[in-house]
Amino acid sequence: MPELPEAQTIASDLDRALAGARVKSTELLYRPTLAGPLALSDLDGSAFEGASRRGKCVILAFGGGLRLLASLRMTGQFVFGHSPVGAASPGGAGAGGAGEAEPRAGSRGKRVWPPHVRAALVLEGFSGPDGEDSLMFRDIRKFGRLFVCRASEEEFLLPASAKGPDVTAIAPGEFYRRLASSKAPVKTLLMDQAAMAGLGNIYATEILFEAGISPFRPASSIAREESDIILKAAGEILGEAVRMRGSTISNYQAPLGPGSYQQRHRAYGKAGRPCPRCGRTLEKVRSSGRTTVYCPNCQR
DNA sequence: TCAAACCTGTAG
DNA sequence: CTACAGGTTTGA
Repeated sequence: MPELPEAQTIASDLDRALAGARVKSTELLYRPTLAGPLALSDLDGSAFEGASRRGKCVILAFGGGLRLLASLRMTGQFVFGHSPVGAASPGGAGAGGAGEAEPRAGSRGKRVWPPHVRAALVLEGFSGPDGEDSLMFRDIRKFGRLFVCRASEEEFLLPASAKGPDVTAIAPGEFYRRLASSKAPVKTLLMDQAAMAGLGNIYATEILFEAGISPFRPASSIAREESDIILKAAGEILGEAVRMRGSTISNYQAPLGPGSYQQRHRAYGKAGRPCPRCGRTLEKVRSSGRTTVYCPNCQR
């Protein structure tokens, strides 16, 4: 579940690895993945100019003022791969499914994209760590969305995951004002991408644990002093997570390797285990589809 | 402000 | 087989 540190890692990896690359052709294997105003093939022939991040959104810049915005949602990921060669498999969309095994030498030359690949950019002027020629967008649950647009349209098209100011760039006073103006639970506000972009369940859970603040407190009940503590925890946790290339859980993967911040998780995924601060059992509460883990003793 | 829908792999 | 994971959109 890519959040800010994972999106940052992906953007940095792509920025470095794709320098000098140009799009030779594109493939869209699952139509709903593409949501923007332009076609994926509008990137054909464009030179890669850089990758960046806003909130949880990864942004690739191409020549001619073209942009590829990626909202990774739950399972979206960019990985390098080999474009299929030889006989193209017919059909493609529709029934789709029946994903065959990874193409391998000696499989009678009929290669296909690996399973769960929804879109791909075949590149020239690029060779991956293993000689790959393509950037694949793989997305098991099909929640992810790609937007191709002009740079001038970017602001309007940015997915919700990048609407608010970056949580790492928000000033303490502004952070406090945003909390003070909402009666929603503080954890809900931390994950509200319109209020501040970048946090999902994992890091919001960790930040509130570190700050010693109950996730259920109404945001408007947070004092200025507590607000500062939360923001400081956010800075420290996100900074360290970026240094460690994000958290590798479930099937998250960055183009140039996994992250290791999951080793630092103190609350997320630890329900039923003793609180690392006070030893009391961490509790799990589920509300409207979201699970939160917290220590009822030291988070007030 | 809240629930359902979108998805599929994994764990029970 | 059912429950669960969960960011975001959409509709009540």
